[in-house]
Amino acid sequence: MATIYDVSQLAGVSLATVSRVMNKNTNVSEKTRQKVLDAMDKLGYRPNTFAQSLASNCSNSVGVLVSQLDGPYYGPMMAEIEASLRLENKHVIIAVGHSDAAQEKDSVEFLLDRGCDALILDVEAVSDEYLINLSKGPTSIVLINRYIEQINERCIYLENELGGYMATRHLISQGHRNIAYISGPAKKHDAIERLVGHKRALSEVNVDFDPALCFEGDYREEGGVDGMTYLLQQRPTKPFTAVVCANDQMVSGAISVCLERGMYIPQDLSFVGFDNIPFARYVSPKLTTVNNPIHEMGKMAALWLLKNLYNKNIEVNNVFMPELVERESSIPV
Amino acid sequence: MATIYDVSQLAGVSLATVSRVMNKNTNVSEKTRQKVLDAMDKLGYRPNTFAQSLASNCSNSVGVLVSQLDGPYYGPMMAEIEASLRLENKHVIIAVGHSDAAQEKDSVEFLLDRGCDALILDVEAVSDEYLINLSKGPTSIVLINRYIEQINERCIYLENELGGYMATRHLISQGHRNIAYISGPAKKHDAIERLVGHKRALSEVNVDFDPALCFEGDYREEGGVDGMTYLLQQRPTKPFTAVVCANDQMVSGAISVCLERGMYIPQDLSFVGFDNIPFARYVSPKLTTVNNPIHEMGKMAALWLLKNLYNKNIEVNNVFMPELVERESSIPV
DNA sequence: CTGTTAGCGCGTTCAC
DNA sequence: GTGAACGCGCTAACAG
Repeated sequence: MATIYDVSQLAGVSLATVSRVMNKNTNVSEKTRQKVLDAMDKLGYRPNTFAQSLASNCSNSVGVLVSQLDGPYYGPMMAEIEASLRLENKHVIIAVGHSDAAQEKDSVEFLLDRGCDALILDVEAVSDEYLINLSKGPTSIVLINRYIEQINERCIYLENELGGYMATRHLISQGHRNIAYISGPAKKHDAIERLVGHKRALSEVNVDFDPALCFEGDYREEGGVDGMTYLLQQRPTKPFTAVVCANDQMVSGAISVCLERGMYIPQDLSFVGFDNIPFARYVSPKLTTVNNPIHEMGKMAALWLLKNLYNKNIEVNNVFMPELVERESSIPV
Repeated sequence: MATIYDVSQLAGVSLATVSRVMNKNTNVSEKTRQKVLDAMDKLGYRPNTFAQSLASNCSNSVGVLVSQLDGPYYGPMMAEIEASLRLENKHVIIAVGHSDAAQEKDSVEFLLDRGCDALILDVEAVSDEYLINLSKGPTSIVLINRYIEQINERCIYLENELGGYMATRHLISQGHRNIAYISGPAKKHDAIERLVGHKRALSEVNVDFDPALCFEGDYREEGGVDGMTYLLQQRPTKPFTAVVCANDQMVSGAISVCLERGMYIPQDLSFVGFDNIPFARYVSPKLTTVNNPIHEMGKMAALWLLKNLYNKNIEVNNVFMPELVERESSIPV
């Protein structure tokens, strides 16, 4: 492997000059710049990134910490992050937190040790205080999917409360009043917010929130199955006509339970989901759901870093709006 | 940030000794080892990975190149790779190839430049020759989802041909003889192999493969939609009773077309998919499909590296077998 | 505009 | 068992 030294020899210049042309430093005459460039590709020279990082204290890498890698949620986000960063020759190191405080902290340490220039975090178990503290450290961080007032400019998030409101509001506009709810894990911020939105929509039409009609799921298909099984037990005494699930995967699980029992969807029961994952429009019935622009949020996190860390000139906005996508899983009572 | 020098000062030993205890070198007396350890955590010392990499020429990182990050396929794979490697304190750098030769090569270069100790590649556009050549280089590679004879010990793959055979064979055992096929992209190796398996099953019962009953999809829901739309046009003259799709996503798209036209599934048409993605068991009807242990293959790739590169003592096997998962989307004629 | 010279933090011979 | 010294490949003043 050729080194910068070899290049300097072949080009007949000093190490520093070679370094200058690599780093697009303007103070190099076009003539010597060409000599160096020629020498470089004659030698097939590739800079050693470790040496660069060691000397410059900049790794051109960003760590991305997500809760999980499987499921339909994080893939699109990661894809956009990778693509945006890659364009600027930054690379991404991934780590998984599993929604567990210890593992999340451990992953942060791990990424920090790896010398990441910055961290993109989608964490839920760790405390606000921890993150605020972390943000005061030398490595800048961006939060996806979480809002913390003290560091709000570092937060890229969806108005989950509004989304939850829209889901239930839609059912209400269709005449539903007895609406069950399968929520996400109570420890997840977005799950809490979506539920709050649901309650707000209910209270707007003076319907009391009934805890017996609310089940805490896990954001997975199984959670939908469990939730629906539970709700169906309640139904004889609490005849709800619609169910909103805090994400599409749970809708899918919930509907599968209904179909197995011979119910017709949406005739017997209306459903509204959340996230608008790709499957939502191919499943039967096609899911009415709330769109979550997760890929855009991933991209925005990457752009935020490019702007604030690598000084690119880019427009950034932090907050994203949910949108109702009306399809076939919900109908008027 | 404390350096190795600070530790050596506090412990009253030399730099070399500190380095020795870090690298578990045995030639250190227990007494001085303790002094060093104490000094380390007193200072909150963390080794600088760049300096380590530069000096040792080993980065403890592996590059993972996949075709795409979204969709239900690569998430589980990435998850297992990350988990297995992380346990050994290796980190993973991801890159995306988009099934395009230029981008795949570019990504390989990118990862190589990043000083990865090894590469895990799930590539399809790049030629066998390129990969064989790459395997001769200083950085070792593992291939997921692809078999190349000359470097077979580096290949972790599924018996796709057998899987394709099993899918169609299942339908045949149910009495179907006129079976349509929606394949994956012709440029993808696994798509080709699955189709070959399909043809083998057909020929076993002396049924001629009818090109008019075969559609090249894209492995996405849209491909299933397009494929089914096409096939339905053929049906008046070619009355097939079953469809096998080269993956579950396309089944989902295909079924949605049928349902929209008022057909009943599986009564009017049987379906068999491939991959057994999580959704397959929650969709209606529940998908009969061929299980693809993609997460195990991811894990195996990571273990292979641990064994062959980092000298861990691990059992490894390269080839995985598909398994038919019978559910509800296919019934006897 | 270009060259010289220190480091960056750590691994690794060598002596002792 | 331990320490001194050099080198990994590159960046960043500083000097000219």
